[in-house]
Amino acid sequence: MTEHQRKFTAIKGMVDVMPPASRLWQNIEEAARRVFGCYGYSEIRTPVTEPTELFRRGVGETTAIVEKEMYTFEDQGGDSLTLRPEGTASVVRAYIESGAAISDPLARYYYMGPMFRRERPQKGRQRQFYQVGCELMGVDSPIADAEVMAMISHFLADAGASDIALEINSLGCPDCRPLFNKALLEFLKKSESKFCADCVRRLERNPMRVLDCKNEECRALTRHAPALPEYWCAACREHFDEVKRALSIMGVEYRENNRIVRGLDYYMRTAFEFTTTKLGSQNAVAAGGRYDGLVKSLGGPDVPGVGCALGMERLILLIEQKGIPLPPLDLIFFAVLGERARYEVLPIIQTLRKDGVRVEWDFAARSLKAQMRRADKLKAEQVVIVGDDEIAKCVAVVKDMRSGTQHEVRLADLPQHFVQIDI
RNA sequence: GUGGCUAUGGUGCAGCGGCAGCACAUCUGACUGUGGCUCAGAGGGUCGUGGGUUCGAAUCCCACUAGCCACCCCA
Repeated sequence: MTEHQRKFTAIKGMVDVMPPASRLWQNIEEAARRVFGCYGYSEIRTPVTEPTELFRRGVGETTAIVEKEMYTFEDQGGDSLTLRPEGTASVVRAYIESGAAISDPLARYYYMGPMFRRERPQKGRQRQFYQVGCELMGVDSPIADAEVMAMISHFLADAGASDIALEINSLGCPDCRPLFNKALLEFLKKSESKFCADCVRRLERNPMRVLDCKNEECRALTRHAPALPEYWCAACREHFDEVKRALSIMGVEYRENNRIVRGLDYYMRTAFEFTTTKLGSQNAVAAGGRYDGLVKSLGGPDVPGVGCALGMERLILLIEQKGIPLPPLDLIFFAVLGERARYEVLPIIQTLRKDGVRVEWDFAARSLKAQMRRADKLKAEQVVIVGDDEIAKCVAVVKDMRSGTQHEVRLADLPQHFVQIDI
């Protein structure tokens, strides 16, 4: 195959959302806007690229994302830019840059859009993937953490997802987490040689990850590892208790899982995951937590924050698995016969569309049979048939596709006829 | 980055040394302007790419590429 006739394909791990799936996406986006709006959130739209340094500092130098998954490039001016691998760093940057962090620190933002991570693609994991996320800034109350979880849970239910469980944990704070890490590391070192190769590596990098290993032997070895809750400081313990209390009061079901870990450095205290068993190995549909030090570390005032991000593709997979068909759209199909009729009908179609009626027709002057077949395939509710006979009488034949009955309507009355029916 | 599986019309698959098929989809038609069901017909593939074995390769062998799934990581 020559370069000239080469067939282009989407870049590995980047996929097209084609109709009719795109409608499901629209519905979910709409649900997100509606639900988040009810909780006082406003949309924020940030650029998809940021200075590389923002993510290095925001996400964490030693995270897998920053170490080997970012799409980083130098632009023509010699600046190092990166396609955003997650949303929080950008939102926090904008929050600081706009001055909101100082003038209006209590802020609720939601966002949706593509994120980029260069991983090996598999089910529920792509290189360009779509996240819906929310950030609640300026509140350290544990009720805020619970409210975020309640909102996500509400949204997931509204979007039609089921079989999702909420798991929560507290990662401690800069005061108490180091103590736990130290104790854990000491414990793990004792049997270092018995762990799997991955865990030996984790042991150095992020000891808490070892607790997360799926390997049975590793799990057995860590069964009596130091427990995170034993190391929480009084403030962290109290905060977490309040989160749980608020969740219960709001009627949000959860399960405490002290082995939940976060892959991004900025999380502290509350960490949570909405997980499912229906997506293969990619079990997290949404995840988030509290990141009180982040705003300050990105150059802003010392303002706390909580947030959550949700994987659109995973949510869609979950909803698609349930196989709920989308209801057909209200559609009117014009079947037109003959050149004269085509031009007579054109302004009528235009008027209807301007009135908000969904109208389809066949550009090619095909047989009535072919046009009817097309109308049926598109699941048109009604078909308007206009040929020379009708033009002569200044009428159209309106056929109801469900009942199969049809009657004549004057051409001049068509706009009114359909607008009344549809709206 | 590592492993396993796969690659044949638009889609889903069969064929596993001897003329490239089926289903769905598409298009046309079934007493001339009426869909779904049925029936008849048509178009559409150098069998992922390159090499090798063979009289002969979609089929066997090798390499490459791509996709999927899993590890890893995460949403």
